[in-house]
Formats: sequence, structure tokens, C-alpha cells
Amino acid sequence: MKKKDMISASILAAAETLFQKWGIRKTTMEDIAQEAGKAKSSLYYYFKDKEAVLEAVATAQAERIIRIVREEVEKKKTAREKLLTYVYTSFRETRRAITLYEIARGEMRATPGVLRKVIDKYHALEEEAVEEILRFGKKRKEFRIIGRHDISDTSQAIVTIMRSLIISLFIESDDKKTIDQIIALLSEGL
Amino acid sequence: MKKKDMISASILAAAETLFQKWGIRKTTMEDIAQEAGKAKSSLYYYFKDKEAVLEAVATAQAERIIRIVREEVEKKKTAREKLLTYVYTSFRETRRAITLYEIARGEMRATPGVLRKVIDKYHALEEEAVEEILRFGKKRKEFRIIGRHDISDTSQAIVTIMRSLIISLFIESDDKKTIDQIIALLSEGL
DNA sequence: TTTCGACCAATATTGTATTTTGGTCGAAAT
DNA sequence: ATTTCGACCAAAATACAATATTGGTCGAAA
Repeated sequence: MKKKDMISASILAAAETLFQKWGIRKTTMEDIAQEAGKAKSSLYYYFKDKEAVLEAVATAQAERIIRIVREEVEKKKTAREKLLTYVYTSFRETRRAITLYEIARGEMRATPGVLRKVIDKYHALEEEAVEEILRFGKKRKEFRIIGRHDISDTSQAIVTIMRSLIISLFIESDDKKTIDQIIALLSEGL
Repeated sequence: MKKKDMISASILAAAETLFQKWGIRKTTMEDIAQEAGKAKSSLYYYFKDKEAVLEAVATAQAERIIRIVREEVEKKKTAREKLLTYVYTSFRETRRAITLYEIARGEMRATPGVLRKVIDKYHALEEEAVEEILRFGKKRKEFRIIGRHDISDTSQAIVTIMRSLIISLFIESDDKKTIDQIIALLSEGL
């Protein structure tokens, strides 16, 4: 049981490397096998098909992002700082994870199905993380409005904004000043 | 001088109809000419090339959206209502103007250049409109923060959010509740 | 339990013939 | 002088067939 996991992991590592380098579509099972030092047919002993490999890589990346973001957020004292850090770190790490980035925009149309599941789960985790920050801000009485509005709806709105921004700011330039301004708007209101 | 403008307009009308129906790329100059009841080569008497036709159509649509949005916004009394109306109307009309919508996402990569100009100008007009609302809200003392922050930066941030939302909400479902929540966030803060 | 070569159907790629398209020009019509 | 259009061309898009890759299976070997 231990050995199988090790090799699975090495295959995933190989796949992730190649996905980053050439993109999902241009990476073949043969490529992955070669990078992992295996025969192509051996991969099918560890993963059902290419989609399964993709799902595993995407899941691992999503979990990695969530973990890093939570670590960074935890270091900050105020809810406002936490929210700011959350957005920045999430941006940076999402961009770094090209696979997810590709998924988030164009290439997803070419590879739907399984990835929808991964992304939905990822967004759910994101909402949880934001909710935590909001609850923290409420406890500290840093945020005024949250008593009146549902905390879950609010974090959903914030994640929606973020998701949209990530998609479009990937295309355009990532204007740091604009992001700061948006955070200020969110936390202080007009 | 009058007749030339009339025919120009009829060509643009034909072009717009076909752009909506078949998309920019699938609409040929021959199609437009036929729809306008002219010979293809006649179009070149009125417009330099296909790009010029496209630019004129896009500009007209942008101006139309701005006009409608301003009309709707003017009817509202409070700055908050104005802002809400602005977002809703802008969403609705942008979606209705499929040409601009196509431009806003995928197809723009296939038709850059001239359209970049039109869109930039359109965004500038949008920012102006939002700025007006913000100034109005400041005068009524409806918005607190605006003294401290630059009003131009703030409206730029709002337009950025809106633009992102439009792009991504076009793809996903346009959850009205989410938009309401976002507006609440913007106007009240956390 | 794990690996892999041989093999296959389906997909993707490539090279080429053919058509379509954007755009020009000069002659005719108004 | 203004406006229209058919004939024409080079470049781009399309269609199609030949070819090569790719994802995936299977049974035999390690």
C-alpha cells in the first residue's frame, strides 16, 4: 500500500510538471509516462484514465493553494489585513498554479466534466475560508454590517468578485492599486 | 452630405443585424452588402474596410448603452438606488448588445486593434457615469468614505469589478441575489 | 502485485486542392 | 461630381484525404 502511493505521487508530480510546461491538452500520457520513468500502459495501473490524473493534479493544486492562503492569513492580526492577504495570496498562488488557471478560463471548455467537480469543491473551500475571516471580523467588531446580512451570502459575494477578478485580471494587467482600492471598498463601503 | 449619412446608417444597421445573428467572424462583407441592398464594392465607398464597419457598429452600441443606462439612473432618487440601477441596466444592455459581448470575451482575441480603442473609450465613459453617481452620493452625504479616497480611483475600482462580473457572469448563471449582495457590500461595506 | 509491449479504434495532424473573402480599380450610371 | 457595381486578384478560410498520434485494453511476463 505504501509503494503504490509513492509511485502514484511520482506520476502526479510528472504530470503536474508537464501540465505547467505544455498545458493540459498538449501533454500526452506517453509524455507523462516517460517523465515518470514508466511505460505508458503502467499509468493505467494507477489511474483509471487521463481525466483521473488531471483530477488528482487539480485537486492537489487546489488543496495546496488553500493551505498556503490559510497559513498567510493566520499570520495577520486584523480582519481587514486578513481579507487583504487572502485576496493577494489567492491571486498569486492561483496564477502560479497554471493548471488551475488554464481550467479557470479557456481550456476548461476543452476539458469539462471532472474538473467542474474539482473547481466547485475548491470554490466551496474558498467560501469557507472567507467566512472564517468574516466571523473573525464580526467578533472583533471590525465589520459593522455582518449582523444584518447573512454571513454566508456575504462571503459568497466576495468569492464571486474575487473569482471574476482573477479571470479578467489574468488577461489584463494585475493592477495592484486597483485591487487595494477594491479591498478598501469592500471593507469600508462607500 | 445627407444622403451619404443615410446610406452609411443603413449599412451599419445591416451589419449590426448580421453581427447579432451570426457573430462578427461569420458575417462577410458580401452578406452585409446583400442585407443592405448594395453591391459589395459599394460598401467600400462608405467605409474604409471591414474593421471600420465593426468600429462604427461597436461605437454606436456603446453609446446606446451609455445613453440608456444614464436615462434609467436619472430616474432614481438615492445614490444607492442609482448605483444599483446602474449595474443592473449595464448588465442587461451589455448582454443585449451581443457584438460588444462577443468582443468583451473570446472573440476579441480574434479581432483586436480597433476594438481595443472602442472598448477603452467605453470604459472611460462608464467610469464617468459612476463618478457622477459617487459625487451625487457624496453631496447627499449618503456615502461616508469618499472624502478620504480619491473619487476617480473609487469609480475605477467599481467599474473593474463590474467589468469582471459581466465577463464571468455571462458564462455562469446571472445570480441576481449575488449581484444585490455585492451592491450591498459596495455601498455599506463590511 | 507490478510492469510493459503489442495492438486497436478514435482522434489529431498534416499537406494539398478548392472555395471564399476582403479589398482594388476602372468603367458605367445617376 | 457623386454613387454604383462587375470584374478581378491575392490572401485567407475551408474541405478533404492521407498519415501519424493518442488514449486506452489485454494478456503475458517479471
